Amino acid sequence: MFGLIDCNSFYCSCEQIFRPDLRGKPVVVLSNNDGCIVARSKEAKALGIPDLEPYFKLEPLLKKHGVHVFSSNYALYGDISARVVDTIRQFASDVEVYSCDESFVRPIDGLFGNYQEYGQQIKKAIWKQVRIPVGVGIAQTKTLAKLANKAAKKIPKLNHVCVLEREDQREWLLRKAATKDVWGVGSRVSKRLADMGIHSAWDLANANTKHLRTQFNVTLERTVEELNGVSCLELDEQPSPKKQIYCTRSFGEKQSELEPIKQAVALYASRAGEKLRKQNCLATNMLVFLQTSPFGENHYSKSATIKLPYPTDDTRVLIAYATFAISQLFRKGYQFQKAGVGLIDITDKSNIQVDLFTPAQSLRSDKLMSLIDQVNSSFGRDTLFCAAEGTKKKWSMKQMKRSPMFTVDWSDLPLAACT
DNA sequence: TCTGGGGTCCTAGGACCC
DNA sequence: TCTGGGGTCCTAGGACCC
Repeated sequence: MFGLIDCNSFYCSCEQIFRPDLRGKPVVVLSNNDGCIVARSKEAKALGIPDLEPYFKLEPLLKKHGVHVFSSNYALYGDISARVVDTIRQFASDVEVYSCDESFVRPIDGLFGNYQEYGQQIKKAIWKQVRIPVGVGIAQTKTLAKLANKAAKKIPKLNHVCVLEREDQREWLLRKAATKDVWGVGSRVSKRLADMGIHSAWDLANANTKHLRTQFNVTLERTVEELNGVSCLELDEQPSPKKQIYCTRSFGEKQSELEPIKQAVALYASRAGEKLRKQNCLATNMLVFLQTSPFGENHYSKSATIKLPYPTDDTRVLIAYATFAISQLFRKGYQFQKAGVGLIDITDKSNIQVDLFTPAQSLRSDKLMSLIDQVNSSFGRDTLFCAAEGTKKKWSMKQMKRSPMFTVDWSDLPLAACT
């Protein structure tokens, strides 16, 4: 069996920990740059506020209903997420942290008599220890656990825990669910399925897999197997290293000069390098892109892939190549909105093929990079950084309504009033 | 006054080479 | 005179996830 623990409206729930007065009230959290709404509390959803809509379009509606709005505070959410995972580990030895608000577990059989009680205990513990509400889904496969989790949140009588053990329970839920509710089936595929007469998850589970395979791909075939209780996706405690690593951001304000864009791209390259070193890998190719807003007129978007001089994770090399590339992509007379750096063709550091005739990354580079990472992990990100990233950062993102970093920064520690 | 997220993986199609 | 295969690299864009 697999369990999936998923935090309810995670970013909103994080904000509510420190603002208990906002519990039961409509709350939304915005994406980077205060661009879109990316999290809505139950009450905000009930007001009909859509997901991933631009904030400025919905501002009047939000004001009208007195919705509380927060900019995203990823440092805080990351810390709360780690606390939730710590609690989950008290209930399972095998945990896959799937995203910041979701973890798969292999439930320990008979720990609380039955799975229903097991789920309830986890839910209670996370609320008690972290003050985050969660839903729990337990079933034979990950895909079914995902679906059960959705049901746990939607159907009140389930009390936030949904267990699919018996055949009739599985059929009941699959008949209720649409194909687009199934993990791995997006809007595009669900539309094509509908044209084939496949509407519910139950229809999908009973479809001809061979036919689906020719029309779609292996992934969908696996999904069908999983819906039928045949486990194809294992619990991945150590997710495999990324094959591509990206860092892309919209600028706080549109940029028309090269210099600030170069600084931003230097920062993105450096962030991508941090991620690369974390998974002990080197990159041989880099992708850099620059674009104006796709919504405006006269849209300009260009990317370039560059071969690095040798497989590397050295921030200085990454920055040098990324800033060179961005200078080539840059054109005068445009209002640029976004840029990004991607590291592609990633190989494990331990099995790099060395070339007799070209230089490889030096030991000195390795030492310097690990020193920088250590310092930044002890004293805070950006304690040491490359000057190319700039110090003024006029292009950095807009966050008008960010809450304090309560549990992450000493100076933001909440105060308890004594009366 | 203006405003529209970020990350990963995959594939189609064009250009070029032998 | 006309026609032809196969591989690699690059770019753009689709699809899905949170």
